[in-house]
This record gives sequence, C-alpha cells and structure tokens, in this order.
Amino acid sequence: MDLSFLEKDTLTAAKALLGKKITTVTDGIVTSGYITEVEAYLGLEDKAAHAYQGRRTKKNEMMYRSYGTVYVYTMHGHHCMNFITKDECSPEGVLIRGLEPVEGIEVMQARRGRLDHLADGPGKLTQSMGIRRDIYNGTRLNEGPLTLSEGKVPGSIKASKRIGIDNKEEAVDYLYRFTVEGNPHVSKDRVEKAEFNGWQQ
DNA sequence: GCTTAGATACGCT
DNA sequence: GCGTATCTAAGCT
Repeated sequence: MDLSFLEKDTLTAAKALLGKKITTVTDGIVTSGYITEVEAYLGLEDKAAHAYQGRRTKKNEMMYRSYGTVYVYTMHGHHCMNFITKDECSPEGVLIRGLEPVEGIEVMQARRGRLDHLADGPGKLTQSMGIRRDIYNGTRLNEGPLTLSEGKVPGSIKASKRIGIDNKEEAVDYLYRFTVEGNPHVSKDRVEKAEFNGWQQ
C-alpha cells in the first residue's frame, strides 16, 4: 500500500494507522492483526519522546530514519514497536500499542502462553507476533518481515493521555493516544464493547 | 472485574 | 549501576 501518509504529520499518521492491518512473518510463521491503539511521539519538543531535544543514541538511532522505518526497543524485558514518520530531520514516530488478532491466533496463544489478551498492550503484541529487536529494528515496512496493508475503518476515534510516562511534566497531559472506540483489544481502558468491535461496516 | 506491588532484563552510561 | 513508552499475579469486592 501507499505509505506516504506517514511522511507528513505524526498525529494525523497515528490516527490513520488505526484499522490498518499488520502482518508479520517470524520463523516462517504468519500472524496478523488490525491496529486498535497507538501513541504519537513528537521528537524534539516532546518531553516524553526518546528523541526529546534532539537526543540521539545508539538505542534511538532509528528514530532519525525516514518514514516507514520500524523502530524496536526493549524495556523491562519486553519489546515495543514504533513506525517512524516524517524525515531524517524529524525524529517522530507512532508506538503501536494494541492489535485485534486476525491470522495465526493459535501461534499467538502459544507464544504468549495464554488464550486471551494476546495483543492488547505494546509488549504483548510484539511477543505474540514474534517481533524482536534483533530481527525487526531498522527494517522498513513492506520491504522486510513486516507488512502494512489496508484493513478496517474505525467508527470513531478516541483521544486520551499516553500511558506510562509519569515524570514528563506537561507532556503527560498531551492527548496523543488514539484508540478505536468500543474495541476491547486496547490496554488499560475499561471498554464498553461496541457492535463490530467499533469498526465501520 | 479492578487495583496494586513487585518482578523483570536489557541497553546505555 | 540505573532507568524504563511493561506485565502478571495476588488480593479484594
């Protein structure tokens, strides 16, 4: 699919990613899901971002690549995945935080060691889809093991505060987290489940 | 079902 | 050493 929507504005790109389908092939096994939850991280001026004030380290180097790059990092023994937006001068990206599983559900269950809550959190979805830093970090969408394609369209999009970024002063209040309203495959929130999981018909 | 505490390990300094 | 854009299980209701 055409990825140029990732080039312009990160907040718009974040919302546009909701409903898109992610497909991974790890160890020859296919898994896929629709994106239900994302967060935007706006580089230089965002105190919660890894690249705040142009901070550049080995870890966040991939944030300084152009749109369509995959950035994976580890924390607390888990992996988190971002899709980079914009260009080399704008270290911005979108953290993928939730997926509604579609294909390879049995594999996802095996990788997670449980039957549900397979991808309703950033560490959970990387685990169930086999996304590891050593394989995926620095790859590009649709040119490597990860494919982005059209999927569903959200009925309505809900904006909220980002998760897990206490101690980041005013940045904690930015409404840079976006979820598909009524979809249960999201972290934290208590969701009143909607018809069709909140997707347009 | 909800809230909380503690485990966790990796990359970077 | 230390900080971390997390997860799980326990304990309660």
